[in-house]
Amino acid sequence: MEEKIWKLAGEKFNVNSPKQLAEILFDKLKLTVKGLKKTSGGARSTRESELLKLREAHPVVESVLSYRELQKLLSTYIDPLPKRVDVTGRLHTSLNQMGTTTGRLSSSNPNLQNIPATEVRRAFVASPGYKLASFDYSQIEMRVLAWLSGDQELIKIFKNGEDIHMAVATRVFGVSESEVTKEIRRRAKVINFGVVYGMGITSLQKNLNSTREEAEKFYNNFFERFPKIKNFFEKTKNEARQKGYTTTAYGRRRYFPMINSPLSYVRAEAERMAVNAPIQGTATADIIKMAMRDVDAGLGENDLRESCHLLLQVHDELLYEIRDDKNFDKAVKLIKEAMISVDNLPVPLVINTYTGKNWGEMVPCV
DNA sequence: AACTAGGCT
DNA sequence: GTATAAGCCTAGTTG
Repeated sequence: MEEKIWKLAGEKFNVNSPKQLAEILFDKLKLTVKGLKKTSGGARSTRESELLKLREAHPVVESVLSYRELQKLLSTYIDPLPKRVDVTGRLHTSLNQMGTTTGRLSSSNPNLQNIPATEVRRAFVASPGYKLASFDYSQIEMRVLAWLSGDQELIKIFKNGEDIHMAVATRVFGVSESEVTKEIRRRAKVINFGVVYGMGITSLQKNLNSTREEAEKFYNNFFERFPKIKNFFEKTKNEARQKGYTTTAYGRRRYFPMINSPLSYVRAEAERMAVNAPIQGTATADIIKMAMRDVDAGLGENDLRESCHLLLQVHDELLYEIRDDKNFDKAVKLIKEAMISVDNLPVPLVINTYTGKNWGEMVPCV
């Protein structure tokens, strides 16, 4: 698989070794471009983001990128997973209840929460007579942020059933809806994700590929248009500083021992974790777990446990296997209703539903 | 066991 | 002087 790389590099070496690859790229081939990053350990990084900058510099780079992609799929999924299928044809994971700081589940041995959204998913097939159905909460972290902050503008957007990325685009970039191109919407999406993670101006600049001034403007626009979000972040950080912990909407705590560190960057890191934890925890721990509880109860009351099996939870998504008979639509509706009705929030919860014979070819389902 | 890299929400 | 976007798990290399 790596012959092409050796040929272009002019010698054999272990492509899986970042150290050896760095020697080939930077010492032997003398590839350079400004702004190349070091690893956390100080070595010259060969990670994808850096190789992308060297794409034009030498044809071997493109080959390494392709190799890396295939090697990842092969060594992490395609080779090991089939070996773990048991005699019943099923692949079992461990869902760890104490695996995360925010209350999320984690999955291990093997991890089924990071199966690539590619061809690999086609290998996960429903039992004969059944179909797969996935239910994911649409934009749940932004909805939770609207709730926790009480920001009226953000609440209104969700109440009106608007497209959140579109809505943020018009407000942050100061354009009308008809002027929002794919690219502008994509940039708004970057901002929305960033806000939930406590992103600062520097990261925003990098991710939007913009100037410092532009990034600063967008950042300020966002918090001016959604002022209560800024309040919420300040309130949450103060709480973390005073009490040492934050809580989710349903009382789940996370402690931040470094929140009062004298080192500004250590403090900043703790502050980002402190503002993210209530959002991530409320959405992808509290709410989804209550949904799992309520869906199961609803299936029990309707004698649907035989025809509906929960296969997997992926943070904001539940994957079920549902018998493909006259009760299929009823079951889908019940699951969706239970997920929506977990609690009565100031913003609606919305579920995207998809069904299919396998996990890789799911089509939207009303 | 540490480090690097990369898959997911 | 240090980093700059949250939370995970796994594979391969290195020493």
